Amino acid sequence: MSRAETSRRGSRPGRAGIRDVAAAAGVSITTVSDALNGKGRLPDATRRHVREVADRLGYRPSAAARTLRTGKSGLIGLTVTTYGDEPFTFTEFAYFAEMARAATSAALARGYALVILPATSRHDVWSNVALDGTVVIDPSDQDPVVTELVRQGLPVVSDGRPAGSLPVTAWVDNDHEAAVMGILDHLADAGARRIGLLTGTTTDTYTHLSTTAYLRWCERVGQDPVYEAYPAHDPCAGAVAADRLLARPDRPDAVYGLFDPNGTDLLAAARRYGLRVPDDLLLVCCSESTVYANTEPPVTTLSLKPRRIGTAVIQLLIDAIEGLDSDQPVEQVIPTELIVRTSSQRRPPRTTVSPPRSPKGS
Amino acid sequence: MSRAETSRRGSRPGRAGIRDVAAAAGVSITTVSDALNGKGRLPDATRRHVREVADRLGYRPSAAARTLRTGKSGLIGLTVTTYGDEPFTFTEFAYFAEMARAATSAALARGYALVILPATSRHDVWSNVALDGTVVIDPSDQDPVVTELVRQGLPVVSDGRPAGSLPVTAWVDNDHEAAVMGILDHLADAGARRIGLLTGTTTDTYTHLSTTAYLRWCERVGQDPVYEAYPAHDPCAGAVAADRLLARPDRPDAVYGLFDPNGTDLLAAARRYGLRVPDDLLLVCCSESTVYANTEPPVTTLSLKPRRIGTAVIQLLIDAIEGLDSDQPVEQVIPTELIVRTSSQRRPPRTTVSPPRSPKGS
DNA sequence: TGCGTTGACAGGCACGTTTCTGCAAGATCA
DNA sequence: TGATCTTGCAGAAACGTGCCTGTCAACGCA
Repeated sequence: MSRAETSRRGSRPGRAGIRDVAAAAGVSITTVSDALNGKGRLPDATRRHVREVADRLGYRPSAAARTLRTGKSGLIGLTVTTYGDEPFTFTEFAYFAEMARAATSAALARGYALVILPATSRHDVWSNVALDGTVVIDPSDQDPVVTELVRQGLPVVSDGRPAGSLPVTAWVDNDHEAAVMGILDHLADAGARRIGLLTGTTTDTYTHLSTTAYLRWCERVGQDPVYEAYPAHDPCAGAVAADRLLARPDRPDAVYGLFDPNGTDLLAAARRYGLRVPDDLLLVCCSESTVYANTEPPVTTLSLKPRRIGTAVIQLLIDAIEGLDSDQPVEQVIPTELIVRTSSQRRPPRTTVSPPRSPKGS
Repeated sequence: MSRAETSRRGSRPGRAGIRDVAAAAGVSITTVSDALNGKGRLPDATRRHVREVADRLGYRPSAAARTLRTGKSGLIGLTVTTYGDEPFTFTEFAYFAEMARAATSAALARGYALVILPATSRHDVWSNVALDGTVVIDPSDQDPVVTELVRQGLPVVSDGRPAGSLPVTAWVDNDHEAAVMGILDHLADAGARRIGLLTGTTTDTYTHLSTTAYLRWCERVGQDPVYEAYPAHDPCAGAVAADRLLARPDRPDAVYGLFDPNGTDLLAAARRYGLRVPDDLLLVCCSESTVYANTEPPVTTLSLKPRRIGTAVIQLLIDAIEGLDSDQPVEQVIPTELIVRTSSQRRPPRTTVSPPRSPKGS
């Protein structure tokens, strides 16, 4: 067949192929591919000519064909934990949103895009998308999705250290024990005599490590543990648990809440029992939400730095995908940040640690 | 070549192709494809045999090859608005998270997955991923991404009615004018004499329609407009604008805030000026966050029902992708919901409209 | 027996790239 | 002047499916 054949039988008018570009430019397919991808040894004149013709025809390379040929899709799976049929976790909206946002940015900057996928292998969607690698959030012990992915030879990086002997390529996490210890010390320094904990009934690593650290701290300082656990995926249960915690006969004079909504839950419960914060009750919760800067009073929060975690996870994963032997360790620990506000300070409400406002005066 | 040839030269041990399954099962490639996809006329015995062999070999069909052949990838783009380099909008965390969650669920239920993509066409990522269709959130007037996508023949469904003559396939939106009118009437019923508005300086449709509705309402009832506008993407600017609004000589006795953090911003500003809510100042803001159920006092919020919007957008898009002439109109209006709490009620704080708590008494 | 029909499968092409190999023509060199 | 090397490009083989077009046997029927 002659090369001047522009349209084959089934060619859609809106989709120009590399063949059409080659014919229109009067060169071969190889030359077009090399010119557009910066490969080969072509004079700049030819390269420019081909690019111009491609632009004129509105040529867009087929991602499917490229993926089939090269074996790289430029897609990264983002596995979100699910409760029942709903993806994402209910309790960590702000954390997940920030983390996903940073991960998306980092991936885009290196030419990758994120695909949201369920943590359950039940869906057949998993086999319908060509992935270069996957990010998993808080994988469970013998996570079937992770093991299957690793079996296929795909790199897997997890947010949260893997439980058991889960064979992930790399992981990123905070030092949750140190964070909890730091908070408890901070509350004790502020004058707390009996510190309570609002924790979860789930078995994920974050909850487990944090609770263990609390118990160890109590043992160390000789305090009886005072804690309430509730199913963290139930938004109403948190308020009830906060209420229970403050209704106990051995009511704590300081509380640390492991989950995002615990701050408002505890504030509301404190009001119901007539407890003033921070005078009668010191308060800290783990949250990425900015609302705690403006509550009455502002609540001290622990930030897990989801932006840094999301970025680190993506960098590690893409390094593994592209075979770069990163000089970074495959285990990365991101420091947490305690944002101290009024709720955990007995002394006069001095300047709080928060980003400076634009106007100086009030 | 004989058919017993199991491994070709470059075959990775971990990846079995359809060829290997055919050879191992002693049938042809066609038979394997038909057996696994439920096509063709095969006796159940053959079908079961092929499936069993495929399972034994751990066969996973290549998504890239399937996409190349069928033209369908099972991927839906989710275009998120960006401010600068950061994807997502800062002000609508909860809205976006809920909407994306529902969209993810709906897509997975029909066998599709979502790909997070930036609204800027600057990134070359767009041409590296094979999409069946795209969801765009609040597209701007002559959105280049949208026009390019429809030029390629891809269906595009937008969350938010398209401005100008943007040629989207379908769109889903709330009736923002009616929602604002309803809120203003609600506040007037509660005794408000001068209602203020906290709005944005951006030109998106939501801000524009809501502000216009406010101005029309003011004209209708003969009230001078009292509003402050600020760049909604700046988290600090909201607090400043709320402060400015309450510092005006013509201070309003009721305020509606268009953006999620406005509730806490306004509560904080009211405390600074010694205004009691709701006695001195009635408050409503547009938010999907649950924190307003537990603030002091609880704040009345307008919910845009992001879950319903996310679901509707995906259904319309997949219907368009699969060529189903949906009996639904291509323009869908989702009703909003006003969740009335203490902050907008002058009368005694009666039972608030919120999901019932598990325990009856306090 | 001849002929259309139907079930059960095999052969092979096409999807649109990337890339390996090859091949002429000019340049350089012993 | 022939041999070797670069430059500038073309041919064609994959990548792994889906599906269209056969082929062959069995079968019903006149």
